[in-house]
Amino acid sequence: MSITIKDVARKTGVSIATVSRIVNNQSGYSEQTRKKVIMAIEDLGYSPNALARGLVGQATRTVGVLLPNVSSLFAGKLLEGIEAAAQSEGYSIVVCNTGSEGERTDDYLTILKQKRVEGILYASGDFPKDLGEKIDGLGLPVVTVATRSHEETIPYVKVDDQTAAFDGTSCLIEKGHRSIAFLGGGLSDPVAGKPRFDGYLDALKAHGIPRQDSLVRFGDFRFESGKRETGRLLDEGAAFTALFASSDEMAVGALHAARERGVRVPEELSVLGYDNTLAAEMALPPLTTVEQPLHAMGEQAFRTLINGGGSLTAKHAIIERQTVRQIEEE
Amino acid sequence: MSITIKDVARKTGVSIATVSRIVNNQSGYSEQTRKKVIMAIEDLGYSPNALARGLVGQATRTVGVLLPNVSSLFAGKLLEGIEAAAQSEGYSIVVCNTGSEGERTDDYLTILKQKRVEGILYASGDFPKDLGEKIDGLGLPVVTVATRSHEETIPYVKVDDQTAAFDGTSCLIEKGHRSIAFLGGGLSDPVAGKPRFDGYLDALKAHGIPRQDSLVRFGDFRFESGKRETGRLLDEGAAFTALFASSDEMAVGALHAARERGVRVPEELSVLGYDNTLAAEMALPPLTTVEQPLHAMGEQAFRTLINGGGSLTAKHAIIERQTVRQIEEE
DNA sequence: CTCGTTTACGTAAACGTTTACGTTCTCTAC
DNA sequence: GTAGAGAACGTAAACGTTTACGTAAACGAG
Repeated sequence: MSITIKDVARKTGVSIATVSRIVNNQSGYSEQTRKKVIMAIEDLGYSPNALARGLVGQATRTVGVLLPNVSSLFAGKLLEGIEAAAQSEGYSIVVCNTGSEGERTDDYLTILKQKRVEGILYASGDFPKDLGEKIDGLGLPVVTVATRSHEETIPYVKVDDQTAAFDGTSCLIEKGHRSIAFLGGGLSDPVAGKPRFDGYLDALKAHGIPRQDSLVRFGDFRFESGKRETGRLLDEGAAFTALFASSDEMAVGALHAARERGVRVPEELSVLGYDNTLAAEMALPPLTTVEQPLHAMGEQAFRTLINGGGSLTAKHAIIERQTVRQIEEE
Repeated sequence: MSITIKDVARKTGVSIATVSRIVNNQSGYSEQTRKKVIMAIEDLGYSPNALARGLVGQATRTVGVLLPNVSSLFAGKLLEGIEAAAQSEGYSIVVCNTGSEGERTDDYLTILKQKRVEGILYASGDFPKDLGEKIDGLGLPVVTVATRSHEETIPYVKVDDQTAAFDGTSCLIEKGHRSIAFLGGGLSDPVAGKPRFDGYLDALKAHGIPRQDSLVRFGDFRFESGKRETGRLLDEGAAFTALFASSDEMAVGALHAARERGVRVPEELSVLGYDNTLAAEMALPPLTTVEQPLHAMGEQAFRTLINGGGSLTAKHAIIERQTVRQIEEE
């Protein structure tokens, strides 16, 4: 069928061992035979079979990436970073869309194991309790990106969400806002949900502002839920001058809800996003947001997966654009 | 090291052939031994080695996907569709970010060949001439998505861009617009660039509107270029009441440029996008756009790759939202 | 000249499967 | 009672590599 190392060996009159050595840049052959073999390889169009290689040495040069939703800008950025690092190390990545609830995680885990990937990058929002054991069972290195497991054993690469949310909320407060609504991703999500809410609460407390539970709403990080929840808040006539959203998509949803009701941003309502994806940049007006350096986090995560190493906390930042304004003291 | 079929065979006292038959649901064993073997497999945590499997039978159940820019919403949607179809057929996909100019295409092609993928999905914008030969050299099935090759030999799944652009432009004309600017992706791009421009021109001609070359600009489909080119158009004082953009991102860029200059959309300027990605939905105001059914196209492309079959033309549609308005007859 | 070392190879055993081909046994039909 | 067929296995070759080990020749030192 296809051309094997044997064909090359036969054509050049050397043994397959020698061809293998040449292909792998090892030593033990003369320059003369090297040339002969290289030529034969070109001639025949020989391409080493990675399956056979992987079978004997155990380097498949492949890692699996689990994502809840490949089509989001969030996942895109992360994937881009991961891919870049992988490419530079000669790895390829297989992407697994686990579904928003992680329905297909188990299926993919067994497939990845069968394909003998060298490691797994987990960026699938929530990290369910039982998943830890399953993953341990695989005997594969794992690192989580932009999320973390309950156990301490699995390295993560992420922002300090609580502090980031604290900083974001504080920024709002420092601009004079006192009534700040919160749009979260569900408290059941212990990594992107709870910590951001806690950070928000911390900031209120630190500035002596009483929390108002009527101003907090939860969605699923997506555009639609942001629009819906902000709409409800507005329709209920809740009084707030600023809104902290747990994702850019939700923040843009908030922008839509505000516009539909004639509420002007930032004049009447300040909106702060989270992530700094392209959505923030493309929003109208451009969204002030808490940045997660997703591309860099993806790269880092890949590197720690391959080279080993512990958890890393990426630096967040506040990107000021045009959706937050200073409120005059009264 | 890891647990092999031999371990299972030893533990149950049968031969590896029998274990293999059971694992693969073939016939030739008693129910009794089946149970024994299944139990042993569970006990030991045996997981068949896909590399070895792939080596003997040649089914790797893997396909490669080449994309110019994984992080875009466009790629995301496509990828989502591809992934969904792949998953349902038990395939996994390795994604390859070829870079916006396709710089890394060659590298990836050789890697994919070595890994013995069963086929390649090409969604990398332009399809350079020499690529056809290279791909033929691989001896792998290929299908292009949302793009096509020069030769007729490679099946594609795409929208009829010329007709879609014709329809989009016609829609603008039917709403009373006579001065319509065009934002393209470069005429050198023979698939997404030229045909859309031709469709635009066709529509003008069909309605007896003279073309005005001062109203056509080219970018690279991305947000920034849309913003930049529209800005220039506006700054030059060009007179136009509508703008046809070759991508949603560019259209959103146009929205930004307009807003910065106090030009109101759609009151003073109508804007039409292309793709119908989430960007169109999230834009403010929500973008009227020419839809490409990217998710479905991804699925279809995967299916024709695996099952064989010829080129497919997906149906486009005009999605009316809020950026195009009717102009009153004067 | 001889001995030891290095260079340049070749041989063959693994790696973990699938599968063609045998073999044994049981059962049915006559 | 026997031939024949089918069920239930086992044996071993193949898939395409890498690599430990062996070996012959060349070479340098003494």
